[in-house]
Amino acid sequence: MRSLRVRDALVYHDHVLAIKSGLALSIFTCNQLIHNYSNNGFVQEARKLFDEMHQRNEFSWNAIIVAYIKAHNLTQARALFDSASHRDLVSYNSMLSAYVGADGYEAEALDFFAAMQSAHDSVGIDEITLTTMLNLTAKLGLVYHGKQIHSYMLKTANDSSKFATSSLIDMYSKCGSFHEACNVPSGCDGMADLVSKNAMIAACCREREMDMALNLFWKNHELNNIVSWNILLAGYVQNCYMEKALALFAEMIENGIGCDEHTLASVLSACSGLKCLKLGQCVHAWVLKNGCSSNQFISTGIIDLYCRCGNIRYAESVYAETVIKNPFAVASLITCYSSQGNMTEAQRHFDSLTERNYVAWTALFSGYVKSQQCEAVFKLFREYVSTKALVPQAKIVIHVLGACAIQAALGLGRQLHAYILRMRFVMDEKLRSALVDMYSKCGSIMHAEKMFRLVRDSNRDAILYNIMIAGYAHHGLENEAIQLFEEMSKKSVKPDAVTFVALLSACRHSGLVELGEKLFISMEEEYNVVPDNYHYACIVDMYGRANQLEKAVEFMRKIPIEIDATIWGAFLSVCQMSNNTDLVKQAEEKLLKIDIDNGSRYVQLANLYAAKGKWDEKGRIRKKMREKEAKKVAGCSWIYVADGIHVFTSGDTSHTKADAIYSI
DNA sequence: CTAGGGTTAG
Repeated sequence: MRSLRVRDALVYHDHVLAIKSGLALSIFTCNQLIHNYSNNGFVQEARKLFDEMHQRNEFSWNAIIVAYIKAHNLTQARALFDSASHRDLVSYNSMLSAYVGADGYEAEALDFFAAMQSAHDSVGIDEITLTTMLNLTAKLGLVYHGKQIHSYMLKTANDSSKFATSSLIDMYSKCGSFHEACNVPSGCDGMADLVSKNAMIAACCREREMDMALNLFWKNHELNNIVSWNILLAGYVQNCYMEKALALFAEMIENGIGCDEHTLASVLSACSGLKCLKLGQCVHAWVLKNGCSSNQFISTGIIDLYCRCGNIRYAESVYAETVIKNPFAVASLITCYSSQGNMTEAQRHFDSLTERNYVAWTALFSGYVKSQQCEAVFKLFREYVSTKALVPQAKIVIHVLGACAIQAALGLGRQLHAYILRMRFVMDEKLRSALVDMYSKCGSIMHAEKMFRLVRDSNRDAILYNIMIAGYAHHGLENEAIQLFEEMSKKSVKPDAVTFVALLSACRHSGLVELGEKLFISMEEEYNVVPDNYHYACIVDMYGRANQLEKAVEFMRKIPIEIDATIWGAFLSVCQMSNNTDLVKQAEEKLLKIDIDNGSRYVQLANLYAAKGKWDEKGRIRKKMREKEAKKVAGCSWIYVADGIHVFTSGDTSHTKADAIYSI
C-alpha cells in the first residue's frame, strides 16, 4: 500500500514539475527525479526518465548508475558506467564502493582500484576512494594492504578527517591489529567524533576488552547514540555475557534510547544463549506487532531461539513464514535436528536450500559426525568436494577427520591428510589437532606423534596435549603420557578436566595405583581442576582392576558429588572381583534406579551374576531388561573391502557370504 | 545559493 502511494506521489510530482517548467524539464530536475525514483526502489521508472532526457551531464549518469547499484544490479551499473559519455571521480567512487560492498566482488574491486590509478580519464583518487579501499582491506583482513593505504593517506594528508579516522580504526581492528587501532590519532581517547568513538568501542569488544569498551562508552556518554548502545550490547553477546546484555537492554529502554532491529537481533541472541524462552517470546511478539520480521537477522534469531529452547515446531512454523530462506536459519534447524539425532529432517532441510553456504554444510557435517553416521559423512564429503563453486574449508575437513577417527578409517584419514597438503590449507592448531587425533584413534600412534612434534612448542595448547596424552594412554604407553603431562606443566599450559581423565585412565589400565592416587590429589590441590564423575569412576575402576576392593568401597563413601551411572558402573565391575553379594545388590539397586533405560547396565549385571554361577539372579535381570524394553547395541567389528564396508558382530551369520567368511 | 560517492552495530 505504502509503495503505491509513493509511486502516485512521484508521478504527480512529475506532472507538476513538467507544467511548472513549461513541459521541458531541466537536467537538474530530471536528475533529482531519477534520485527520487531510485530511493523509492523504482529503478525502471528512473531508467525511463533517463532514456527520455535530451541532454545529460555527469550528475545524470551518476544518478542512474547509483540507481542500479541500489537495486543490486552491478552488471547493469557497470555497463552504464562503461558507456557513459560523462564520467568523473564520483562515478568511479560509486562503482568502487558497490564492488566493495557486494559479496564476491572483491577481485573486481581490486581491479577497479588499479584501473582508477591508470585511467585515461585521469580522474585520480581522493579521500573517499581511500576510505572505501580501507573498507575492502578490513573485509579481507589484509592488514599489510591496509597499512599501505594508511601510508598513502598520510603522504597525501588524507588521514585526519572523521571519515578517515573511523575507517582506520575499523580497518586495523577487523584485521586483528588492536594495538594499531588504538594508535590512530584522536581515535583512542574517544574524543573525536561519535562514529570514531563507536568504532573504537567496537574494536574493544572484538578484542574482548569489555572494561575498556565500557570506559569509552561512559566517557561523554550524553553524546552516545543508539549505535553506541547496540555496539556494547552486541559486544556483551559475542563475549557470552548474556545476563549483562539483557541488563543493558533494560537500561536502554529505561533511558529512553529505544530499540531498533540491531538491538532486537542481539537481545534474541542473548535469549537463545540463556535458553530464555519467555523473554524471547516477548521479543517475537514485539517483532510481529512492529512488522520487522522481514529482517533476516531477526527472523534467523527467532528461529534460532526456538531451536535452542528445543521447540522445533515453533521454529519450523516461523521458518515456513519467512519469504527468503536464509541459509543461517536453515543451519540452525539442521543443528537442532542433528542434536536430536534426526538426520533425515536435517538432510531434508539441507536439500531444500538452493544456495548452500558454508554454514549449512558445516551444520550438516557436524550433525552426521555427532550422530556417528560416518559413512554419511564420507558420502557428503565426496559431494562437497565435487561442488566446484565452493572454496574448501578447513572446518569441514576437521569434521571428516573426526568421522575417520570414530570409524578407525586410516586409509581415508591419510587421503584427507594428502588433500589438506594438496589444497595448501593453513595448518593451524585446530587442523593439526584433528590430524593428531585421527592418526591416534586409527591406531597409528607413530604418525600422531610425528604430527604432534611438528607443532611448535609455543603453539601447543591444552587441547593438543590432551589429544596426544589420551592417544598414548589408549596405546598403553603410560610413561609417554606422563612424560608429556610433565612437559605440559613445564611449558605452563594449564591442564584441564580432560587431561586428567586421560592420565587417570592411563593409570587404571596399567595398574599404576600410587601414581593415580597422586595425580587425583594433585588435580584439585595443585591445578585447581575439580574432579567430576569421570574422574571418580576412573579411580574406582583403578582400584577394582588392582583388586583393592576395600579401597574402592572407602573411596566410594567419600565421593562428595551425587554418584551417577558412570561411577556405579565402575563400582559394579569392582564387585566382579569380590564375592560380596551384598555390595552387588546395593550397586544394582542404585544403578537401575538411575540408568533405567540403558541396556548395557542390565547386560553388565546379568554377566556378573552369571560369572558367579547365580543363574536365577541372571534370569531375573534378563527378565527385567525385557520388561523395560531396554536394548544394548552389540559391539561389532568392521572391515573396508573395495566395494564398501562390512560389519560383523559376535556369532553373526547374517552376511550374504557368511559361509565363505567362516570357512576362511 | 541548491545535486552525486566514503565511516560505526547484528
